[in-house]
Amino acid sequence: MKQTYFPQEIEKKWQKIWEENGTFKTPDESDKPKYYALSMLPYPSGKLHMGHVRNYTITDVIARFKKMNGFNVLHPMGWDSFGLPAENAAMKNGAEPEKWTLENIAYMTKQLKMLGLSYDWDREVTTCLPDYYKWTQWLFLQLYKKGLAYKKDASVNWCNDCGTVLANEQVIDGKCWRCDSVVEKKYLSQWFFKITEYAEDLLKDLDKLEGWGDNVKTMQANWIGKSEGAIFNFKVVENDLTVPVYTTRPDTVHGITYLVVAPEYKDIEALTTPENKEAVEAYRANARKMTEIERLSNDRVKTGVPLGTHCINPFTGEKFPLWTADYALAEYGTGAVMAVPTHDARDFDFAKKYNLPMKVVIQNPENPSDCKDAVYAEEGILVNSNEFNGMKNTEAKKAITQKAVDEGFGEFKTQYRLRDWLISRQRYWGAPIPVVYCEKCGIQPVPEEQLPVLLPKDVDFSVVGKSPITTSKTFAETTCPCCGGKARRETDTMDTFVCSSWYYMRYADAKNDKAPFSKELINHWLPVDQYVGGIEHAILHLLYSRFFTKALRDLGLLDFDEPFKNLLTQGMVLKDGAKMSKSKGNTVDPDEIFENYGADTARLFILSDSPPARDFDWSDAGVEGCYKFLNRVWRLISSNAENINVDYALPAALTKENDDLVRVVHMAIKGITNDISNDFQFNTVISKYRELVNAIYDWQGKKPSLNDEDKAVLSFAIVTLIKLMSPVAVHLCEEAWTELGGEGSIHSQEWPVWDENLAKASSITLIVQINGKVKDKIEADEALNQDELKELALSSPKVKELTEGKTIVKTIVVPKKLVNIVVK
RNA sequence: GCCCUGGUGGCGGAAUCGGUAGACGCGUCGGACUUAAAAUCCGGUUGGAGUUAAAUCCAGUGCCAGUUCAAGUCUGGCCCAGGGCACCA
Repeated sequence: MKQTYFPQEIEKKWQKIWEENGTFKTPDESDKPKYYALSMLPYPSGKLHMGHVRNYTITDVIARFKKMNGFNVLHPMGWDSFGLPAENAAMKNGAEPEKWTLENIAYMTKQLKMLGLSYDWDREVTTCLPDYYKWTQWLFLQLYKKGLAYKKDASVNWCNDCGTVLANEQVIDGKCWRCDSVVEKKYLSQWFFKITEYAEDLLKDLDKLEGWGDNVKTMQANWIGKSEGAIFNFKVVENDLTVPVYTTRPDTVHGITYLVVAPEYKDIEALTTPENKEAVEAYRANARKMTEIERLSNDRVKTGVPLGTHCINPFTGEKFPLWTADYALAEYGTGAVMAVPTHDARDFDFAKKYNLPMKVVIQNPENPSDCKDAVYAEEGILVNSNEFNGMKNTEAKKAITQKAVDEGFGEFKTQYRLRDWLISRQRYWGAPIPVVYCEKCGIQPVPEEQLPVLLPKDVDFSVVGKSPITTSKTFAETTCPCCGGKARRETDTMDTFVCSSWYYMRYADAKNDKAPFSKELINHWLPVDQYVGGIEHAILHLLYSRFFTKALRDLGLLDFDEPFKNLLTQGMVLKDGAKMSKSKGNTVDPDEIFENYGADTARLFILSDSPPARDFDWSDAGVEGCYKFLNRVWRLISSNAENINVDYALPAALTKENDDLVRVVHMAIKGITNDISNDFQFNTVISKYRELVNAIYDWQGKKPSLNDEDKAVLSFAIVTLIKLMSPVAVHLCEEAWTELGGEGSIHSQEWPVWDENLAKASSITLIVQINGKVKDKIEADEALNQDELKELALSSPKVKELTEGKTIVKTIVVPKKLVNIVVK
């Protein structure tokens, strides 16, 4: 064995051998239990960044650990390879999106292999290739047939820079998730997936996801935004219309003093009197001009104009005016709000500004409020509410809604904030939506046997203001599958999030050309046992994937409810306290690290300093430190190579020193196994590697020469160290294992087991406290009973001195650990 | 405003059940080896008091209370940072 550690040399060598031997291929059939470890698939932007390195290393270590622990592990990789950057590159340098994308994939694949990741590349999934997007289109058709995919005219989010519409989830603070430009509203006909159909299911099943963090679950719950309340219908005095409102506060219905409809409310023109028409029109025109950001801005003063018409409150018979104001949102509830200024902060502000009347209907009996200066939004007792007076408001909600139901002017209503998922995009580089439009037959799905609908090649990427796909002379023109007449093909493509909503299913059966996956294989491999990825997908990708799983379950394609059993959201990789980014110029190129230190150092370092869920601060000194440690490990093994036998036999009786080292090894096995099993605390795993290495060096320092017993103990320690480190330092451990004469790959060995009796020190350190403060430490035999420990503590000279002249009130003995003497 | 997460040395971070606070590492200081440097090895490193040096003592896990023989850990009330949601009726 070489005395010097040459990572680049051994890494290249083993990567080649693993590939040739198919070391990491996963058979579908095995007598071992299955385990599915998955990283979120990357967008092939060009090069790996440190966030990728962190993500994939974490999952790789998990996969290898599970394999050594007797699981048949599925650990695949693929490419989320549709998307706008490829198209932008085409516009900029004329490269074809497909060529650009596949070149990036080739380069990044090389990098992934250099990292020594244990993927089964036979299962690779590339979402932009026809053998994959054919099935994305097929799934679209199944959703369409089930009524879960539909087209409608709607007010949608439009990003001008990207030249396309966006889903609600892709609008962050009124800006585009990708390019950060301000999003506008447009009224267009677009394709949607009916995710709202699953709102309750998606919310309720969050409870099943015990292996998900609360942060992600609450983010999803907030996004779904369930609220329970009532709909009341108010008759308009001036005509035959009724205005329905949604409220979560039916208990305040007797306090209505006016009603607000959104400027986009469908009946607003019919609700406006001729005298008010001009002012209302002006107000609505102004609202249209405003961006979402301006309109939703928090510190904006509320504005509105009266419509001139009135409604009757069926509970009181009172007449109240209708207004329009942009604090009512067209998209939520019914687009109209009943206003109770005394018990709602927004209504209060508005009423104050326009001098609208106020009526108190809920009181705290101990501390009545007149609501002149402040809103009363707490619980209380109803007043001014006819037969409901004196009722608790929490009870009145139900009673009042029930009255409306009984008398036919209202109903109980559950409302969600979640909107349907807008999936069509006016871009080229995506999976074409497989429908055609026929003048006679209307919307027609493309027959399944005609899939895939291939992307055209004859497109001009230099066009502005429309999708490049529309420049194709061959694509749009087609025939109707129903009547055979002339028809026009849909030119919109699907949101890339559609492609990534089911890729993890395809890995189970990646080469199937008859179906997206067989039912048998998907039910075998899924759900994913451990999913690892960034928190930025907490809502978008994870919510969409959950929806897909439920929809495909209801289509009979699979038999589980949730796709990802356990989710680990890894923190960001920072440098100098800021997120690594090109614009800040604080990125670190993985290639340079591989070249200078090797992949094992990169893997070790990226896991070493922080627990996976927390942000990780990159430091060059830290990399250096990990490299030194691997050198230290290498020296330990190589300098002892001739004294190590992988088939060691430990004698039953050992000298004290050897027994102590054996115990340290057992403690390391136990500690490391528990740390990995418990939330993948790799940072403490690595500190335990270091402790073990330090202990072996210390032991060796006391041995000028080694006898047979020493050699057996050293072999046990070193072989165990190599096995424990093998999921992280994958190349170094493989090389060492082979050099020491180990059979097969280290990565196919069984994980070491510890003996509970040996995984602790041979004696205990008794902590002696006086009044809860540590005063002495005594080496003691662990067999001592409580009385003996007490005796031992009291016999300590230190204790005698400190208790002199004082009364011992009480003595607490914690077995094998501690004695606390309470004195006065 | 609501929700989630977190707050421990100069820094990253450890600390199964309430039981030695600061593991391991980075940095730094001192030493060994060397003509010298690198590499390597050994030792110190929470703050304060104390001593030639030690021993030793006091304080200390965001703040204030509480429970307990004993609190980083449990309870109540706050403060701060990061993230998410938000005129959602």
